[in-house]
Amino acid sequence: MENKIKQLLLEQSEQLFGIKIEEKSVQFQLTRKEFEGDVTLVVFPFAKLLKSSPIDAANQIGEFLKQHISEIASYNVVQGFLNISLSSEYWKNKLFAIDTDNSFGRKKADSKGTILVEYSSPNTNKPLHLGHLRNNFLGYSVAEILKANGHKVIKTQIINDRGIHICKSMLAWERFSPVNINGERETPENTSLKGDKLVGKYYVVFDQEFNKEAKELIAKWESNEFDGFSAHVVEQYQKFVEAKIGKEEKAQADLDAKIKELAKNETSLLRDAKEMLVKWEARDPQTYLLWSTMNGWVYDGFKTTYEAMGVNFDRLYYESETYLLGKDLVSEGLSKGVFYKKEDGSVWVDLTADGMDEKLLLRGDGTAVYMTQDLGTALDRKKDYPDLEGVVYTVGNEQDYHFKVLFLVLKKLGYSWADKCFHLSYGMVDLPSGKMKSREGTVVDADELMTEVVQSAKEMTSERGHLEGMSSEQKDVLFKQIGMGGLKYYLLKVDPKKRMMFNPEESIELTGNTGPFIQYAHARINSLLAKAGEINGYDTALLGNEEKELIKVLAQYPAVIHEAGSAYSPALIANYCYELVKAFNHFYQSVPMLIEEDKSVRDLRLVISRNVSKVIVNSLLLLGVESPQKM
RNA sequence: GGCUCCGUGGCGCAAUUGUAUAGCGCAUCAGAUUUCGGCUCUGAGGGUUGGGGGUUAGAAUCCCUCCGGGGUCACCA
Repeated sequence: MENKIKQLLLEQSEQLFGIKIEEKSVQFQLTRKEFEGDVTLVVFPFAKLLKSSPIDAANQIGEFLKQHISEIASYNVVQGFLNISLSSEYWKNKLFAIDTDNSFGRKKADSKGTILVEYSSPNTNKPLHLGHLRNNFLGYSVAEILKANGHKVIKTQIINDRGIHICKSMLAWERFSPVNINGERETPENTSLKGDKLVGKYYVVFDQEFNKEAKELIAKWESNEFDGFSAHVVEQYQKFVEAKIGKEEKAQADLDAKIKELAKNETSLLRDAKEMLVKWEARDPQTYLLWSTMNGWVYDGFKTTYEAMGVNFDRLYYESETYLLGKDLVSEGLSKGVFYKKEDGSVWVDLTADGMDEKLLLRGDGTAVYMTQDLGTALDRKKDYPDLEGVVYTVGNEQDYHFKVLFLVLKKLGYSWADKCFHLSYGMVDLPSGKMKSREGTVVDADELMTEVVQSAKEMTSERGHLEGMSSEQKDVLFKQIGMGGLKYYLLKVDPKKRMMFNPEESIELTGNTGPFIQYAHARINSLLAKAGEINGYDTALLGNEEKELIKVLAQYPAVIHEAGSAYSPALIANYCYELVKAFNHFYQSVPMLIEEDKSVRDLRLVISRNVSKVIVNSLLLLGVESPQKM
């Protein structure tokens, strides 16, 4: 309707006002509740052009529109706002259109190119945690939203299965794992630990041992034992020690940290881990076998976690397979003169002209860094999907700078599609008790959290739910739907780029802006419709204000999907869905349905309810949340 | 320090393509519903949108500046 009015105004503007108006000066908004009307045209821009008062302009436009558009029943003017009321006929037709459209709100898949949505992208040295939950739910949801907007979407992840961090776990396992009576080191089978948890355990062991060794080194240095250290290191150390003299406490602490850093680099453990990485890159068979075995454990563990999360992927990329491509790209950049080589053989790009730093692309020893592999992966993807229209990278906001650099480097290399890449950056998830820190053991494990939330859903639902006649399997499915629904909704309702607070108890509350509150409303409509039986026509029903208000909310759904797609924001869907449910609860409270005597009115209300239910189910699906029939 | 993101009632959030009296939930208080699932609904109190300045007919929203917080500035990923 807005478009129709806009079209008419644009076409007729010269005849009406004597001037041509611009498209952007035609602005609409939904009429506020406290005023009469359905859509509102903001007339300030016209008043300026017409050099008349906003009120005169509004009246003039209102009269003109009413004469030319039959669906406009009336209008009123408040200050510079033209409030337009649409006819009952219009709204009833709207309802009919919504009711008969099974894919209401979704755009058909069209000729748009493929969009890759990357999310999760874990390291294979640690189990997934709360932050990964936000990541996975976000990525999955954005992928679904883009599909609903008619895009071809490939869900993908890059698995960081290579690098010094993996070598750390491998080394620690080789060196510190106890050996059982069969002569085996610890495995998921003989410890019954989830694979990702076991490997994560050894990553922690590495860190502990490594810090221990660094401490010992510092102690040695403090008693002037410098055997076996290079002159450069000794010199650095003495420089830091001298600098400490006479400094304030804070400055001294900073210097101590630098000394620690220096010591860490001199540990045998780190040196061995680095050696291992070089061996791995040289495809040393023994190292490669260990690597693939331990990664296999991790993948088995992740698989279980992803299933519990309810997310999936269409295509996987492994860093171990793409990082070499990155090296090729680096050579290409060198020959194009975009990059340059330093004396030690390391390769850099100079971005100072763009207000950024110089950035390392390849180490002096020829091994790849993070940026190398991301460049390679990007290129690989373009090869796999020649119609690639864009890549959405779901990665935490601590990497904002990295992606800025990545996109810029790609552009400098002459890849025009770099412009279509988008970093879906999201903020950290805090707990009521404060920040998550792996060192302090306050990290919330993803598996544990999901189990906990499903357990709470069970306790709550068993106490108050409608579970008669359900088998225990059905009940388990239901508890999972409610618990996970609450968790997903809670993490998705907040604007992605904002840092957010996660309160586990609040997520499965049945009141307020929560997933279960919405699921409950759906279950109630479902039960209402089951009791109602047959629904016939509603042609003769009078459209009351309550009905109209609810149809208006339903009619917004397609616009919400569109906006959520262009803003990559599931939060818009979540908040809309909540608004819809509140509007429905109000409706439900104020008009009778099953006991309404006028059959036509009864059926009109039931048809509205049926569509509210439909939109709830579909919009929750875009968030990856299921809608149980009973709860 | 440079760059960057954020700052909205006690708490958690919405509105950020400028626009009418800044919405909502939790919590608090007062009510409604003997009938469709009371896990609902209605109402009240509570805000100088971090401070200041600017642009505009109009600013939570745009610009400048200051304050506060996060992130980042690694041959980690």
